[in-house]
Amino acid sequence: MKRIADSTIRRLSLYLRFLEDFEARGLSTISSDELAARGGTTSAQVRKDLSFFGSFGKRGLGYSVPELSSRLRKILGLERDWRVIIIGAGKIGAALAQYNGFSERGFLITAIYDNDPGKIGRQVDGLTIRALERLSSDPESAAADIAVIAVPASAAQTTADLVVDAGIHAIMSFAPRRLRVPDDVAVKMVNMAMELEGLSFALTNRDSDRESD
Amino acid sequence: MKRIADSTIRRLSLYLRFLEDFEARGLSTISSDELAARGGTTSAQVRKDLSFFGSFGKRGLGYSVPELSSRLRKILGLERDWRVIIIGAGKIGAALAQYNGFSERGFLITAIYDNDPGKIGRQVDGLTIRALERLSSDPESAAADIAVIAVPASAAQTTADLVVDAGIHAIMSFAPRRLRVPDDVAVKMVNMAMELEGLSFALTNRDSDRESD
DNA sequence: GCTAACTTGTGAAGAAATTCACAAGCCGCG
DNA sequence: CGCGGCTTGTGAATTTCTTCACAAGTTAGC
Repeated sequence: MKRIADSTIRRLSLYLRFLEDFEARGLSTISSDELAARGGTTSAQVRKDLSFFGSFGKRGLGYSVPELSSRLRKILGLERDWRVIIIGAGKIGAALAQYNGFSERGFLITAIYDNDPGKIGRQVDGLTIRALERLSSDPESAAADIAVIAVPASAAQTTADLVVDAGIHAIMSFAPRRLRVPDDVAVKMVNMAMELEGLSFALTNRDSDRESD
Repeated sequence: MKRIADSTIRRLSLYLRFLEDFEARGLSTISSDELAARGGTTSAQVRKDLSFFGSFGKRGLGYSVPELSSRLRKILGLERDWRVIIIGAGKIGAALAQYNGFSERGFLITAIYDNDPGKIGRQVDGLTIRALERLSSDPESAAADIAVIAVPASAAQTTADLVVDAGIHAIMSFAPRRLRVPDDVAVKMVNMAMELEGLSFALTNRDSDRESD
């Protein structure tokens, strides 16, 4: 299969949410134009995104809501549950463990790890914090699909190495660092402070634009 | 000024973190190549990113760490603090209010709002939850620079409208929705479930690649 | 002061993503 | 059954982003 752009996948994920809304409201068909309006893009973009995976619509009519939504779920691999472990039981890790929005979407948090002896053994939302050094020998991590890395930036790379050694092939990292991993391991970096800095730039730029007008 | 790509800004934000590391370690110069290696990009990309804003380096030598880092802070608008309000005191909103990583980077959380009468008046990390309908009349929101929207997706657009009416020009939204706002309002969408779906896609795709090998 | 070893800054080339534009197909109606 | 009104799917055109490649500038050593 031709390599699919990240931006395409992100949009598919978004379209799926709109379809779920439509499904809940009992609507049966939707056009690329309607999806585009909700997603802030163009109908051509929607059709192009879908075209990488097949042709799911009917000319003149649009897309069947339940069919397209089931197709997207299949494309995105959401027909099954995924087991997620969290590494780092600090503020971010603990907040994620308590957030139930993930399990609602099929991402089940099965374990949480830390390397601080003071934290090991404590409970976070029903999960016992485990010792990080046990990661590779733990049955929970052996069965895990995705690791969330929520450790200090300075420990991110060694943590990633542990995760890779444990046979996990997908990482969501909160550390603002490029993680070096083998090609067959997918990494997504998430960092809200960086997003805020993007807004800071936009605000600053807006002000200077006005001054120079 | 020529429009700068989002991806460029995100990288500048990342470079800045590396520079801060270097600064802390007392190093005085850095080359585009070293920045690139840490950021997972190329030296040409680093130089191009910087070139939109001026030329900060010395040929043959590289960049002065303190100077470049100060320049980037200025470009990103991080020489001042920003006042951030959070709207929605649910799991996400409350977690953000308690997280101190933002204030460390100059994003001060000054107020939190909700429209659930049962929540109004309660404390979250030293902040009293305020009534959402008071948003536009509140001095806190009038002085706010950035609004974080952490309400259910179905309420996101009306919340965004309130925020815009309150004169706020930057929004970070956790709702997987395109928000309709005037051109001079910057919006960043953050959604971890969508990132996880990206990983789900990568894992699914990896598996099917292997099957077909 | 000259040479060698580096590294920047930047047009030009190349790659990737988005938008255009239109043929082809579908539905409903008379 | 044929026509008019829609909407998809997709090559081609366009725009945007990244990489290449090299002249120009800097330092260090001798």
